Order: sequence, then C-alpha cells, then structure tokens
Amino acid sequence: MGKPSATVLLDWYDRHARRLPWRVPPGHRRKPDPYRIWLSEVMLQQTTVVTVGPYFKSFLDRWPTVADLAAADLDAVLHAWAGLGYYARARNLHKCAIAVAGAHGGIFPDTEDGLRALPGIGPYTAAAIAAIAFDRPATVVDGNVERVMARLFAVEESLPSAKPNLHQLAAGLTPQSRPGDYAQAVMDLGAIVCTPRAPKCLMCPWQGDCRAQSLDIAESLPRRAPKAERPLRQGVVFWTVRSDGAVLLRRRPERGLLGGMIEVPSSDWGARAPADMAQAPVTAQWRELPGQVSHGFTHFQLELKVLAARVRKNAKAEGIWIMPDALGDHALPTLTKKIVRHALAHV
DNA sequence: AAAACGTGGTC
DNA sequence: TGACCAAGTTT
Repeated sequence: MGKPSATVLLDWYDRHARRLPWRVPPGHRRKPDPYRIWLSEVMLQQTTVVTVGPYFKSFLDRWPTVADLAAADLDAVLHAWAGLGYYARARNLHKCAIAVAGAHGGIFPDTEDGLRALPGIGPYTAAAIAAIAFDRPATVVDGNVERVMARLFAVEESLPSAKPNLHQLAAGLTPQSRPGDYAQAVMDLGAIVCTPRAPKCLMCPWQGDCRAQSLDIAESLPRRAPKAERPLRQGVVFWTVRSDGAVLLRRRPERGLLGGMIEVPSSDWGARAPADMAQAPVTAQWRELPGQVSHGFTHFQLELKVLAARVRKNAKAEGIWIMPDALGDHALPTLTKKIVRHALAHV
C-alpha cells in the first residue's frame, strides 16, 4: 500500500474545495487575512461550519479589524457571541484581540509558538493559523484529520489515547508545498468524503492507499473510549415580573458555566430541585408554571421548573430589571432564551 | 490528566 | 428520540 500523496489530495481540493466565507479559494493570488483566519478558527472550535457562517459575517461586519475588536466592550462581544456556546472562547477572543492590537502592534504572530502563547489558541488553532494564514508547513490535526489518519493507517487504538500516534502519522504526510491548502484539504476530505458515518470511499482520492477501506472497517474507525454518562440535574428558576412589566435577570460570574452571560435567577442545580423558596431573589407569592424547561449541556442534562410571581414597582432585588421587549439587547445564552420563551408563553 | 465547557443538526 | 458529533482549550 503506497503512501498517501499530498499532491493527489491537493488536486482533489482544487476541484472540490468548499466555498467558505473565511476561505481564499485555492490557486487564488490574494493572501488570507490572519485576523479572519483566526476569527473563523476560534468560532469553528467544536462548532459546525453551518452554525459559524452567520456569526462570522456579523463579527466581521461589526469589527473589520483586530483593532476594532480590541476596542469593543466585552459585553458587546459576549452579546454577539450569544448562541454559539463555549463562552470562554468569546472572553479569550477579546483578550487575544487586545494582546495582538497592543503588544503585537496589530500584527498576528506568524509562528506556531508565537500563536500558541495567545489566549484561546491551542495546538490545533496555532497550527491552522500558521498553515492557512502564513503558509507554514504546520501539522494541523482536528477531529477530521484524526478520523482520516485512523482510517488511512487502520489505527485500532481508541481515542483519546491514540492522539499522539495520529498526530505523528499526520505529520508524516504534511507537504512543504501549499501547506495551507493541504491542511484545509484534509479537513474538507473528512467533512465531505471521509465522514464519521457512511464514508464515501468510492469518491476518495486516497482510496487506493487506505488500509481501513481495504479491510472494510473504515466506518468503525476511529474507535472511541466510552464517554461518561450525563447526570440529570434539577432546579427551579424564578420569573419575577414587576408591576411595570420589567422582569428580573442577573449576570452569571465571569468564570465557569455560561460565564458572564445573562440568566434568569435560579436555585442551585442538584440531583433534586429544592422544595423550599429559600433561594428566591425576592419574597413573593410564587406560582408554578405548567411544564418545565429541559436543556442539555456537555456534561449534564438540566431540568428546570419555572416559578412566577408579580412584585411591586419598588421591589428590591439583586439583578437587572429588563423590559421583555429589550431582552434582545443583552447576552442571552440559549438556556436563558428557552426559559424566557417558556415563561412568556405560560405566565 | 481528566473534567469542564454549549449548542444545534443528524439519523 | 436519544445518542453521537462538530476546524478544541483550559485548568
């Protein structure tokens, strides 16, 4: 079985490359803007191309350069990021913009090590920016590349322990010529042809070099260690409506889950919802709304009952009073939006 | 080093 | 419909 050829893959890429908002088409003379490459790569961390599209365009429209983004309020960035998830990315994005616009004079580092030192840029993103924006022969390894390598070389060891091996196999194929296009080509191959389920091996430019295909085990690779089960957590949220119509929300702490985002005040989330009103933001006549709000996080499933009450115009409470019409002006993550929708529909 | 960290789409 | 997964990083 021959070694998979970068040239063969690049030929395939020249014909099949996806047209993406942040991508310079293959063979194009224009150089990619490192700011756009960085912005897209951070947004694409654990997030699909389809989801990222509109966010990328609105960020670029609003903050065309890294200096513009650095000058923005963190609140505005979190608001614009709302719905994308993994909100630490938005805080690190802002930190990184400030670092680049400040200490680096508005110029992104052009080496993996230099990039790796910036907030929110890990091994994958540093390699991707070095390759795509600066055409350096960095080895770019994301989930697609891991899958492609596991199949090409029929790696039976399971993830995540196989990561170092897969990285080394990927490094052995990385070319000196057109490394940026090559990196995107392997990822496109994984997204279009070498898909997790039902890979289209007959369309693959590397089919003659793929051990997994010759063994007819492509779809079963890469193997993965069983993932931990997601426990169920429960709680109650307090939908507090003031006599002028404003509702009570609050900002979550900067660190941790949904850090810095706006939430509806709630009890702790535990194995069971608390039975008393001890954690209510105000003393009031609480009434339970029908149904509940369910939301899945990466590491637990959440179920929330909604309690509602009306309070006087001069009621004192920790938080932010917001008119329902103005909710769009704030950084509401999807969980908060679900609760708001549920409360508005049932109160 | 293992766990924390969101969300939406797919089959 | 529930499990799986997506251009990972941080602590």
